Amino acid sequence: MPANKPKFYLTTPIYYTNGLPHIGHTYSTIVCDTIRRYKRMRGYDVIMTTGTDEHGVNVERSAKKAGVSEAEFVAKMAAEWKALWEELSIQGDEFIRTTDLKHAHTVQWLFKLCRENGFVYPGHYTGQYCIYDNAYVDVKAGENCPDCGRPTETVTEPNYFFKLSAFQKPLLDWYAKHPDFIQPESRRNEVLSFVEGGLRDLSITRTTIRWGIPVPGEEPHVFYVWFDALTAYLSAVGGPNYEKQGFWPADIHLVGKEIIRFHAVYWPAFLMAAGLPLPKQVWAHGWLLMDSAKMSKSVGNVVRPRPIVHVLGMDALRYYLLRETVFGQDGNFSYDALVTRYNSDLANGLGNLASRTAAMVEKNCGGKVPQPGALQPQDEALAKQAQAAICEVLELYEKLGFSRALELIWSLIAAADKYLASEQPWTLSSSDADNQRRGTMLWTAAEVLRVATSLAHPVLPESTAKVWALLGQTGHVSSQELDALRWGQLKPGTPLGKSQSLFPRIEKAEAIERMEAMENEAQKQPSPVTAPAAASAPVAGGAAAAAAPAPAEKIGIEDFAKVEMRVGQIKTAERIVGADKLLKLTVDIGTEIRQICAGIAQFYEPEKLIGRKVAVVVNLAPRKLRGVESNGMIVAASVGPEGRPVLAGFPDEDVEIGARLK
RNA sequence: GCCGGCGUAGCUCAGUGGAAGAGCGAGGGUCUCAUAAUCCCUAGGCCGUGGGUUCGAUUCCCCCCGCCGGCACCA
Repeated sequence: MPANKPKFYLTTPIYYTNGLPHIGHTYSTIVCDTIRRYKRMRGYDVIMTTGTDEHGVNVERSAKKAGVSEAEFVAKMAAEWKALWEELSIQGDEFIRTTDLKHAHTVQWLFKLCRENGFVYPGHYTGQYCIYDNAYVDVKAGENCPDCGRPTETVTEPNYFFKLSAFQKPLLDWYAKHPDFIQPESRRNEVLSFVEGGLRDLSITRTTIRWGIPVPGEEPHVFYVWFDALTAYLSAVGGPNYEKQGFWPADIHLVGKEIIRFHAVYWPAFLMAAGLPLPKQVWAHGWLLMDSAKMSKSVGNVVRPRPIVHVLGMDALRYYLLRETVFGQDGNFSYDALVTRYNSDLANGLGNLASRTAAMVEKNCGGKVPQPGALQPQDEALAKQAQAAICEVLELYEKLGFSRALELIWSLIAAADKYLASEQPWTLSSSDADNQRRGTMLWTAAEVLRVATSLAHPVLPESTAKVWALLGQTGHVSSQELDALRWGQLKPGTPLGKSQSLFPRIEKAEAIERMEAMENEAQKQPSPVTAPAAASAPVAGGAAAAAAPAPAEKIGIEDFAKVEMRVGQIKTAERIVGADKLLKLTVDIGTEIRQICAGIAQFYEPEKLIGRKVAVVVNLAPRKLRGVESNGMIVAASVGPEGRPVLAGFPDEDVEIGARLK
């Protein structure tokens, strides 16, 4: 490898080990792998990092439940993730685990730099913490996590704060100077408005957690999960000695849109505080939705990659993910669309063109690439289209416009099919003139295949290698230099390789049935190290019950007695201007009429609530919400992932207003 | 409520100030080299509603309706 190759560094998220990979994680990783292969073919010295984020309370608990040590637990989880990527032929050049020693050193080093530069100070933090999301959430004690709907815990602890507030201006300046830093545009605007709204300092260490990287000389402090996890991108390429390897700063951090803030705000701020170079770009892609709902374990609509790869092959999955969705936007996943793409684009398109071309060369040209003769306008037209496609596809890949790039490659394939249909090489005789004309046609078709194969290789590594061999090309298609790719480089006389079916057609119903059966089977057998809290619920139609949230900590009756709940009757109800979720209620609780705000406006019509009897927490400290005083709390069940409120009530028997609930 | 985006053929979406597009699906036809593949034709969609600017708007501006995202908000 020449040392003067330009370097290119890209990363997938460092996945949290609270479960096994589903198709969403696979999507991120496949996109990265595609970029990596593409950049290699353009002559870059590329490193791609992926890995696992293994610290935190959740891991502590999951390990405990599984009856193993944390180290043992995360080792098994990391192995699972690694194994899947290997099955998908995704070789992350660096697989970083946040429990790696070199990573601990990097985190400690980064902290030291931030501290020496005056951006770290000691303080105390009290807040509600969601152990499932590994984040403090902005809710009151006893409330569920607004994101996942599961219980939160009250945590008070001394810790170190990072002076994020000091970086509002520097970050805004950076964004202004680097307009492409955050992609796509819509995410950039969101981050901008978030930062413009002011930044609060960030707690970056914990004393309540044992399973984490220790803060040197400050035990029992360990690093907060995001300070820890983000730094993995740096540890993977040398940590404190990053300059020696020359890969930092990263060219692209590829992330899901839900973690854009950590990557586009916190991470650059940490690096600025430490005086280190910032990554060049953070690219947030969309979600793969199932029936327009976010795929998540708690909803139970998870799709895993293995059944798909088993039935249709790895390339089919890669092709579908990159072709079906405009990169950056949300996309829909469905088995139906997947199989449709497979049959119409891969089997009938690329597979069939390869097959028919090879068969004709075999039959008419002795199995060798024929010599093209004099060109006719239709031959030249196809050549021109192919040459144009090379330029355009490369431009599109550069912008991560995978769906358009594939569309273009496939329109080239369609043009070759059309060319063959109109030229009809099979009708020609065995006269010299006809042989020559046929040779031109078949050479042209084969050359389209060669060009399309080279261009599609980053997306379809497995099958394009087969076409490459079929065309009798030497070397591996991955070693082709895309910058040197031109129409006309196919050498006549090259003997073809063995013909093989690339993408056998498959009956849609049968394919879907097989994939769903495998998926259901997999759901029934949770991984031995997967703790109940992280267990997957079944896909729609499955039989097993959805995973229950972990129970809250046990309390004594005296704790419960502190809460005074009484039956109240709603007297009036109205919406509050400027609040989507809030209703202003007046409630008769027997002794008095209280004004209470409740976050139920999206699910209850104010008029229909009047006269309704509800359970009210009456001894809660008053508080203003949207400028409206709220004196108490209406009790409601929180249902589903979106936390839809369902009012607790007394539908069957009448109760006296003011009666205490015990 | 604030900020931003979207609403185009059955489905997924592209697109432009000047005669409405692609892929898939559906209907009809064709060829036979090929993976019952290919290719050709057809489908008839007030380009969300109502205004405005313009010689002319799907494309520019405003209102409204619907959907989505971020923030605020859920005691």
